Parts: sequence; structure tokens; C-alpha cells
Amino acid sequence: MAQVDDKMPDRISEAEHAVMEVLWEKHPRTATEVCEAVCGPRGWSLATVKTLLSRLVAKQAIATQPDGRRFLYSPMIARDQYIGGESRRLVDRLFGGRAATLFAHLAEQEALSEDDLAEIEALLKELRQ
Amino acid sequence: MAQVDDKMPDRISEAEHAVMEVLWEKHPRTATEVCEAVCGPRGWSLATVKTLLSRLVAKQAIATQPDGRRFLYSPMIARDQYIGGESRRLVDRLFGGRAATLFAHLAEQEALSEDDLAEIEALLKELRQ
DNA sequence: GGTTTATGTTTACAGGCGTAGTCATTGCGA
DNA sequence: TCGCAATGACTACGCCTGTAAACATAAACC
Repeated sequence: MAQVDDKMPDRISEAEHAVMEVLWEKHPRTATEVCEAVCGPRGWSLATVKTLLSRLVAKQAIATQPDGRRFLYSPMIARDQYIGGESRRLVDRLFGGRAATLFAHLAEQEALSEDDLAEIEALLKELRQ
Repeated sequence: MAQVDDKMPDRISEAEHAVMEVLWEKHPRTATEVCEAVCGPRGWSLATVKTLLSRLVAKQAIATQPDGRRFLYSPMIARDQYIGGESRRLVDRLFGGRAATLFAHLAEQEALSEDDLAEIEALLKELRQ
């Protein structure tokens, strides 16, 4: 049984995530385009972006599509999926899986704005109906 | 944008966090006691725990108090503080600082139990009064 | 007092990450 | 046609992390 051992797909690092965000925002994009979007804010060079793109390809987080001389990059995992996974990980790790506890902490820290509260209230109502 | 000043001292790594948890749960504790609590579940050796404790001391996340020829370790940062920081980081990084968006994702993923919802509802009411 | 034991300190080492320079190739403009 | 600019691949390198062994030392025991 030649099953590809299904080990947890490599985590996406902080820097890599910045690249993912750019691709999620719009894709496909060339390395240069990604750099245009992210090199400024992060103070990176094009070389750095290329490395991150390579690593993301290796992690199968993005896919390449040849476009003549160069590659076009597109995300292979959905942003929702990634975000969901990260959120869940945090809730599990820090709050024993209880999302309410996370919420309580955010509330305590006044990390919740009026808008947040209103939105959450609305969501709650929706969930409850 | 957000303030990127973050001069935050060294972050606490995953493994280190496991050690912090046992110290938060009860402290002070000796290295051996910490190991008793965490070596089993994580499959670590005492040596590993010692290293992690040293690093945490270096990061000023825990303090030592001599007890004869050994040390008693205690957390220097409160669990709430740590947890709050991590939560905020996640919300900032993944949800542009909007906690409501996190909440929405958790809700969408059905990561919220009935209990969670009830608790959050109660908290909301409290916050609103 | 000499040996065992407990315990912190040092050292180790592989792998991941952040960051980037260099190399090889090739399409394109002059 | 020929050199150059663009571009992916390869290489580099220091720091952090996970994991732990070796070492030093002092306490405790016989």
C-alpha cells in the first residue's frame, strides 16, 4: 500500500503567510508582482520573495503555472481553510477548545470594539434563529 | 496601519508554552516537578525540560528562586497576559484586528458549541449593560 | 571521606525560518 | 545576432527551536 504518508502539511510561516495574503487577494501573480505588493511594506528584496514562493510551492501551498519565461503563482489552499485552521489551533492550544473563553478574553482586554460587539450580536441572533 | 513597534521580548515557543502551562497551573515548581507534569504527555526527557526552563529564564518569562542547591521556578508573566497577547496577535494577523471576523469564522466552522453561544450571549449582555 | 545522586550549565546538532546573493538560462530589444 | 534584463534554481548563513547528552558541582548517604 503505497500511501503517501499523510503527515500534517507543513505549516506556513509568518513571512510565507504575508506572501499568501497577496496571492489570496489576487491571483495568479508573478514573483515580481508579489514583490511589488509586499516588498515595500516588509522591506524585502525580490530574492526573498522568490525564496518564499519556492518554499510555498514545496509545501504545496501554492501552485505554479508556466507563462512563457516565468511562472504564475496561485494559492492552492483557500484562505478560509487556512484561517480556520489557525483559529482552531489557537483556541485549542490556549483555551482548551472553548471558543467562548477566547471571546471572554478579548472582551476583558477591551479588544472588542463597539462594532465588533454589534456584529457579534447580530451573528448570534442569526445563529439562534 | 497598525503599530509595528513591537519591541516585545522574545516570543515563547510552542514547547516552552507547554512548560509555562504547568507553571501557571501550580508554582513554584522544581525542574523535576515540571518534568513529572509534562515529560510523559510530550515524551520529553528531563534534559529537555531543563533546557526549556533555561530558555524561559533567559526570556524572562519565568523567575528562579534558589531552594538549597536547586531552583524553584515561577512564571513572571501572567497567563492572561500571554493568552491575551497571543489572541490579539492572531486577530491582528488573520482578521485585520476585527475580532468579530474571528467570531464569524468560528461560527461558520461550527466551532462554537451551544455552551459557547450561551456563554458569549451572557458576556455580551454583561458588556452591554 | 569517597561515592552516588540531584541539579543547573554547556555544548550539540539537525531542521526550519528570515533574508538574500549568485548562477544559469533565455526571451527580447538594438 | 548579441548582449542584457528578467527570472527561477541553487547556495548561503545566522538565528531560533526541539531535543538531548555531557559536564560540573554540591548535597546526601554510607
